[in-house]
Amino acid sequence: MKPSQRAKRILDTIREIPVGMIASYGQVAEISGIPRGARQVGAVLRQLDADEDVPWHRVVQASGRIAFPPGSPQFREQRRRLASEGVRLCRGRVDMSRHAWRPGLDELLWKPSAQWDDR
DNA sequence: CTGATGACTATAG
DNA sequence: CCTATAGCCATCA
Repeated sequence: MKPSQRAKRILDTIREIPVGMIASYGQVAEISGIPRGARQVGAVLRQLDADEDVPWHRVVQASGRIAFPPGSPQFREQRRRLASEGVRLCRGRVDMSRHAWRPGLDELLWKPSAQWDDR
């Protein structure tokens, strides 16, 4: 598989993260079919053009921390973008229990609602 | 080819 | 919470 193709998969995965939801680098990697590829996700985002339409700010470390050094311009930028979607940092970490993205959860929640249709 | 690097992660003390 | 360590793996000099 070509690297460019892999990068595309990673970006596509990130584009699937809903507003207000968060995913870890490792999680994005796995969903993209790249086990143990957390660093590769970071590598792709590092090279990401500033104007690309990708919600890169919704990707944080598995610990819920922002990967940038606290106080750095990039840290502040990510924190700002997250805040604008209602995601804020508590004690330097994202409240994962509330914002962790669970792929397929929408499906799981909406599918059962089909039962309500024929009622 | 080789070695350094890094927007990572898990584990141990 | 913090540091140290060890895996990890594409990318780059």
